[in-house]
Amino acid sequence: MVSKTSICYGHFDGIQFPVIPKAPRSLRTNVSEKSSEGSAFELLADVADRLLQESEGSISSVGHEPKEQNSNTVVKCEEPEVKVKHVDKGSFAESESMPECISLKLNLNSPPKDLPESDNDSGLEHVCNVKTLDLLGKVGSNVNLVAVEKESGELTIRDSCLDTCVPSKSFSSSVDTPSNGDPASCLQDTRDMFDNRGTKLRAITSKSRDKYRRIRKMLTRYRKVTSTKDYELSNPTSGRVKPLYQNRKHIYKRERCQVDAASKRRKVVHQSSKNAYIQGACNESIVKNSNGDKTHTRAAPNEVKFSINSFKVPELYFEIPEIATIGSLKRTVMNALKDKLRGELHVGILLKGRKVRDNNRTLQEMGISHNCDLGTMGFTLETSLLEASPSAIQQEQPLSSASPITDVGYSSSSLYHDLDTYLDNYVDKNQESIPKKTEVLTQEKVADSKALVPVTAVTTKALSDIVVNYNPKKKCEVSQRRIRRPFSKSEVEALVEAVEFLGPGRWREVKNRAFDDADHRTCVDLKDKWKTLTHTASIPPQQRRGELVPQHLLDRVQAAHEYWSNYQIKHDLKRQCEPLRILM
DNA sequence: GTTAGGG
DNA sequence: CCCTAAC
Repeated sequence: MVSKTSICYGHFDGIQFPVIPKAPRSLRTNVSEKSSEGSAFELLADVADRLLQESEGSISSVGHEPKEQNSNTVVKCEEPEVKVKHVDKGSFAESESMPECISLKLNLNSPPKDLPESDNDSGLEHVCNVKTLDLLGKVGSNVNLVAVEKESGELTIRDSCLDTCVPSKSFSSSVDTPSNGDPASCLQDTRDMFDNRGTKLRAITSKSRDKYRRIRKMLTRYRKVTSTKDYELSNPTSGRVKPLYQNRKHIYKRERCQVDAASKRRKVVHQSSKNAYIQGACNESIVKNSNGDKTHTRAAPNEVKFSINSFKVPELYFEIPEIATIGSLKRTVMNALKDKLRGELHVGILLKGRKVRDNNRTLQEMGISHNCDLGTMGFTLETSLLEASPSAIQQEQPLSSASPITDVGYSSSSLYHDLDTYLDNYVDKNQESIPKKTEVLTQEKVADSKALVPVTAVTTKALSDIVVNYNPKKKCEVSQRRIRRPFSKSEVEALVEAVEFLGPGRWREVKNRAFDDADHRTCVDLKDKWKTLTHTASIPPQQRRGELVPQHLLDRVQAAHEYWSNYQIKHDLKRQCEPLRILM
């Protein structure tokens, strides 16, 4: 909100502060483009569903996973089609024998122009929305959770993550590796775990949500990383869990790379990281065969091959007692995933960091050809889950968030933002939908960082070992560059007025005075804007670019700049003279 | 946490 | 708008 007070300071005349509309929150915090982040979870959730169902009827198969299965399952969903291939990842490093797994491969065989159209630009989604069950019906249901430690706060689905097990007998491994080594007891443990009414579910409250927002906002500026534990969803059958990125930096870089590959200021981007997202381009695409080897397949001319190795899913945060078994932990994660998100899978297409919304454009038109570099392409998984919770979204719809829920193209930043939004909504709306046995932490607790509050009387340390971090800090860490929001004339005017009154350098006060309600304008933003304003004011109008700032405002900028510069000089002189006067 | 300044 | 050093 802009102050409406008139001022009279120095040689500046009284200025009526303009009233600017309540500014939308930053994309990082509250810009509410709905839809989106549920899909990966949804997929997993339904997988989990079936997993659980099967578990009820196949206890006897525990511990009898097939070790070798090489059949391929192909799931087609019109165009683009999603192919599911079995991939043998070798032998699992731990004492588990893993059946065959399946990897997801997206194969775009025809241009999107053939896709059905819709008013809301969601033609692609109609074909891309792989209903989880559709997929599962063909893929099978076995998904396993494998904890993988790495430095990044992300829960990722990579390679094996999207792998699902061949339909059939091998449910067993989903409850594999109990702490005592006995699969049967593990299963029992798991059930005990989920039957244990004593384990509290702490629903996230709206109150905590607010707190979380504040914290999140605060943390957006601090993207430092801490080592965390991530959980990789992998096929129980996949032999060796493909190593995740060893440190957070890689993840971070990869994220940034995926979202804004075209940005020159993305200084360090590991090519390998890039490839982790999309492998293969040109006429040759790298496809993993059933032996885990990479084979190069020849694509038909004018055919673009995509091989999606991984999708990122939102982070989870929960606690379980240290007495819980590994198997129950896995189940807990799976259930958390399951309950977390519902809805259809939407696929977003990113091209050079920008989401591609127009489903009617051809790949060719978009510059996607068989001989181009697909390294700047990315895919995102989204859901329409957020539609269910309009109330928490309604507020502060920014000018820039006009994209419909059904957008197919979607930037990762939006995705992550939506995760935030979703979680906010989730806090309010879905208190009942979380598995009762899982301690889903409130945002407040999340904010407590690593200091986890034990659900039961167990040590924090032990808990910290099994907590999947759902740390907003890390979400921010992967959050992308904020969307550009040019200052409006009224904002510029408010800034000028405030600086005229307060002087440059007191940006916190400027912020409080003129942009208190504009959460997306930080003191640094104001400082930066002032910098550009003074620069703009100092150059001839012909050299000015972008949205033109009214000359009268620039005049005021210049005047204020000069005034405060002189003021500074005078003060400095005064200060220099001060000791002299004392001495005299 | 805020500010300044380079990128 | 980002990043970071300095305070």
